[in-house]
Amino acid sequence: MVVSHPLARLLTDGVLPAQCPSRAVLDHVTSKWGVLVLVALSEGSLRWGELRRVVDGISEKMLAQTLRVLVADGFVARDARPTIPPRVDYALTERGRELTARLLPLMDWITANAEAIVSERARS
Amino acid sequence: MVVSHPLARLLTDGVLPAQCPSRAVLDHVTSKWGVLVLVALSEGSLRWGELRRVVDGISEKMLAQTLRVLVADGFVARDARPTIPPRVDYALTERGRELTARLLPLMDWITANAEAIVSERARS
DNA sequence: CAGTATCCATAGGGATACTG
DNA sequence: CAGTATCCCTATGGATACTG
Repeated sequence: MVVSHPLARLLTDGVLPAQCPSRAVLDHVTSKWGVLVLVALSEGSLRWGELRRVVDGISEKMLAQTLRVLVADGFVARDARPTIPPRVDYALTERGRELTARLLPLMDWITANAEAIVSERARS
Repeated sequence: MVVSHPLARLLTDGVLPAQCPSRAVLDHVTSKWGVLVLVALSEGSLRWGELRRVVDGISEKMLAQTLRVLVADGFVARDARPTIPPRVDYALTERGRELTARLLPLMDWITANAEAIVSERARS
């Protein structure tokens, strides 16, 4: 059986060997806050304070940490204006848009089905 | 401006309010091992021992815990045959296949781009 | 084979206070 | 406004040993 799918080798090689780069990137993208920040930025750039409010429940520490990783991975661009008071905008890069294009369908499905999943879960 | 996207309300309402069910399901799906187990099962059912080998680096404890959550959420079906030695198969449910259909494009993109992302990261 | 039980370490992450 | 710095706690998760 020949499978053309890029992940077809998973059954023989294992799912993303622990040391390969994909694991690191995957961990960043699927980190607790990474997904939410990416989704938040998917409709346009946001300032630090806006991100804090939009991503409900995130602490300053986690926002800073998450943004640093996403910027380092090239998903998010940081635009700091040296004004007083300071103004910093965060926006998706082209790479970030490619990523969220694949992330949003997943998020849509989850939000659409979460209620059914959770209520059904309570029954069991 | 009218946005038809299901997530369009994010900017006004925040990204998935902390207490909503979506957050819980999202955490399960994007948990460190959840994604990898789902991807591993995306090409067919696997036994416990096969999963352990295929999902590189997972401990027995985490495999058990991850499977319990995925089964409870209805993404994975557990089929235990009362034979000696015991044989237990895990497979995606219909809901699980709906989910992985959205997960695989994301994983493909990540595996395809991870190397570039990580090497570029080292430069900075 | 397919798990459970137990112990233990560490890092994820919250709260608060402070700064350019 | 946009962050650091610090303290501190608990949940995540690894290693090992055991069981039906």
